[in-house]
Amino acid sequence: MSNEKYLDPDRVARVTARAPSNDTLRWVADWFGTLGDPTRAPLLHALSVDELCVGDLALLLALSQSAVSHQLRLLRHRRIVATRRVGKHVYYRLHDEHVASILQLAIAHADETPGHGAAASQTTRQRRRS
Amino acid sequence: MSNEKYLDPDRVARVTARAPSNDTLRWVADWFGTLGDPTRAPLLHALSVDELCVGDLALLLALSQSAVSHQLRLLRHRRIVATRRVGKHVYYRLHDEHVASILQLAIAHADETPGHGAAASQTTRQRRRS
DNA sequence: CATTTATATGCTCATATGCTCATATATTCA
DNA sequence: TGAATATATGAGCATATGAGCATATAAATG
Repeated sequence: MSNEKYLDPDRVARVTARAPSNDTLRWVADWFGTLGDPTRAPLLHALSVDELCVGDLALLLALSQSAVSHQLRLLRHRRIVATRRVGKHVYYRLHDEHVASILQLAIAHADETPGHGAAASQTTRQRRRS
Repeated sequence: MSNEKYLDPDRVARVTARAPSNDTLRWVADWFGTLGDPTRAPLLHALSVDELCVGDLALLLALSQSAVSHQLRLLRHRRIVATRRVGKHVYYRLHDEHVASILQLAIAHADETPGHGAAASQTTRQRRRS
């Protein structure tokens, strides 16, 4: 008897009414996905403090020059970072303050979230006293 | 650590001084990665408006029941959503307000960022005359 | 110019991840 | 209990993606 209708048409209607466009949601997903990488998150946090050149980034993050450069290209293409050339060096900085502020917010949330590696993720298993 | 010197030791020092723990950054990356998926972002936005059961989510997002359920399991394990059982149905809701507020921020950012399909989203409607 | 140093990039592989299919579990109802 | 409905889950497959290697470009320097 029930056609293919929703169980809670009212709720669904509210959700639909407030739904951003598909394009916007896709863009947001892509943007989060860009921040949500174990290599890029530290990299972006570093750049949120100060601009750095590629070599220093590689040393600081203990990554190969190639790996850093590849990630930076990604971030460049998504307009998340911007560059400034000084001689042989290229300084990278955040393109705007959005990333910095959202990172700040997320880190605050992390700090107030109990169990940073307990049940949060299956891949995060490293807890030690310091 | 031999003296592989940085080009800008001062900048690097500032960055290092303000760097969150590796655990925190890993957690943040993982968390962003969870939001940053073309399936999960719309799903989470929907739940940020109201709780919904699995079937309605599948219909609303035009996904298979299985796909939705798999994603919900992921979100459950990361404690991003919580559940409530009502008879045969299981209602999913956001576990806390963090996701909702960050999604809100990101959507605002998207709306003011030129260069994605700037189709007007419904959440932009408050932009009349200001 | 040739060389050295800093960065960028094409190719490739190994891995991760999301989806589908089939099936299992849970709950209601006859 | 057995059928029907809603959700969950395991396995397998197809695709996406990060990183290494080799090499290319760009700029300073001799």
